[in-house]
Amino acid sequence: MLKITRKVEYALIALRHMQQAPENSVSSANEIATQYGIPQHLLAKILQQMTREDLIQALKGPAGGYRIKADLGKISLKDFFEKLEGPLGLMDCYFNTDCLQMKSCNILTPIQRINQNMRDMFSKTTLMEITQ
Amino acid sequence: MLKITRKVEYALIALRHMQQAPENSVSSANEIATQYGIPQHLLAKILQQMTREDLIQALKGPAGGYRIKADLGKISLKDFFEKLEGPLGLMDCYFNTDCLQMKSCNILTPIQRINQNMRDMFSKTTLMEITQ
DNA sequence: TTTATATACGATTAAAATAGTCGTATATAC
DNA sequence: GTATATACGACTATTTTAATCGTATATAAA
Repeated sequence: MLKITRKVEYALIALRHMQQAPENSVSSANEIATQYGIPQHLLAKILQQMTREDLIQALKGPAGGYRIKADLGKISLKDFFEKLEGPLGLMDCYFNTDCLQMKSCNILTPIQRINQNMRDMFSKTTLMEITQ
Repeated sequence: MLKITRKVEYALIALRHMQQAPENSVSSANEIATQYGIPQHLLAKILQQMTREDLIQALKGPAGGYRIKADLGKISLKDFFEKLEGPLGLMDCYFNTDCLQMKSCNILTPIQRINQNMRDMFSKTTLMEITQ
């Protein structure tokens, strides 16, 4: 419970790698996967997703690869997580969907309080702070 | 990602229920399970675990059940989670185990920073604050 | 214009974590 | 004794996450 996924972890590793790469250079999926021991095909899909989300930019063809496109200092961890994994569950109540039937649930508010704390924390932290 | 488990959720519901029950009364697994629509056998196992962890106290036999034993104001959310689910992963790095080989990993420190933030938050919040 | 190398992406399979069930033993109030 | 409750290990099902496979497309360079 309460763990980030490998997907997010791989994405962070890749971002940090690109951030440390020389200005105007690109890093290929293969290069990153090899260096950190990440399954190449899996990393490729993650990089493609980050490209669709405009976090990074792709250059096709030989000598192609990826480079950072977005301003990581302006993207919160919360936004980043949601770009990769969809709406953040954090501690969302399992009963949310059929909550009309579950009117007897007694922990909704307390859980929402924790939720809010975590959301705040991830909203305040920028991607830059994590990858730099 | 970053969700609490049903196990923890059921445990919180049960704790809150017992906390609101009349002084010196006990609540049976069946009673709680029925009221909140929780699978009875599953809840029973969770209550048994909380009993082993001295969070609650069990009374066997007819008219038996559970009542709160620990001072919930003195137990942090972190301790509670760890009692139920073992050492908190939070955002522990997947590579921790074979990190000697992974000396090239580039996000260990950043992730540990988030880790620490979450750990702090869960250490500062008491169970009482959640269930009351 | 062919070839090698890179991204793009849907489909599928594998593995792991979580959730739930079943059966049986034991304690105890009545 | 019997009904009702907890105790607990073994098992199965479901869901989520991780990884793989196959194929298409773009493009730089020989």
